[in-house]
Amino acid sequence: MKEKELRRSLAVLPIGTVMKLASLSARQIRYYEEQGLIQPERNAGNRRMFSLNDVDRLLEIKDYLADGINMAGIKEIYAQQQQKAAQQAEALAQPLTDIDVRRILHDEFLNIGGLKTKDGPEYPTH
Amino acid sequence: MKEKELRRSLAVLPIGTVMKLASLSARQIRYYEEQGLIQPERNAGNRRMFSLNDVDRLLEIKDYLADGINMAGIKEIYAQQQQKAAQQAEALAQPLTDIDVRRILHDEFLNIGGLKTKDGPEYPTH
DNA sequence: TAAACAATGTGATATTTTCTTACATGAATG
DNA sequence: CATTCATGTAAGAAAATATCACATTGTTTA
Repeated sequence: MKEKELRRSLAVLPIGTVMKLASLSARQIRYYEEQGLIQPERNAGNRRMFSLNDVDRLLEIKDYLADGINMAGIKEIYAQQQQKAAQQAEALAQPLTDIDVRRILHDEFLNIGGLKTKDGPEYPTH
Repeated sequence: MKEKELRRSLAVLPIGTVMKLASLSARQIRYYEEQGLIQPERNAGNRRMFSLNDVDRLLEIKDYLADGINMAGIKEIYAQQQQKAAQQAEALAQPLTDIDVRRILHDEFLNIGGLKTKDGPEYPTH
């Protein structure tokens, strides 16, 4: 459902609303933004505008903090999530060609013998 | 789905957001409220706060106006809709008892012969 | 046709909300 | 014990919104 995701990512909420929805102070919300955990948009007057997804993430952050995880930990969690998502996106965007598959299989066989060099093979692979 | 309806009726949007979402001026939105077509909530500082349902209704109003229907007409439309909804709510709240059903059936049979009096039967129906 | 009405624009002024920046603070941590 | 982390708080500026009044432009109506 693409339209739903679009609606959830629409930046339509001012910080006052988000404070109530997430039960967080403005200071906390701005601090989490400063730490890169959320990226609310800005309107023409420089006011932060949040989406429902932002609210969800803030609630998540709150849970993590309640569980004793600190900013660094939460950052790492989101960094890994993003990395995984990026990999999946890449896989979807550029499915392997036959040539890729053949080269990968070739390299796998080479690696079996523990012969792999740090900079990659010094010989032509095909 | 009860939760969805709840979310759509949450008053979380300031008028500036609603102006963009519905492509209406603040003057228009306030005027439609003055006419009783919408009833946005107010926050602690007297600012109007709108729900997604409010936005939907504003878009509807816009369509009606574009179709040449004036305020009075739109008011009437919503009055009738509300009346119908009230009836349905009442019907749901007080489902028919067996006795109701028997009386209704009884009356139906009476009506078949075209014998029904204007003020209803003058005789006991059960 | 003049007057009235309907729907909206515009301007003034007050209040509320949000912004940034800076400093304060208690708890955890090395 | 000195730092760092996460948050509170205060000040001053800028933006958003409120109400109220008057203006404008079509459309009815007497």
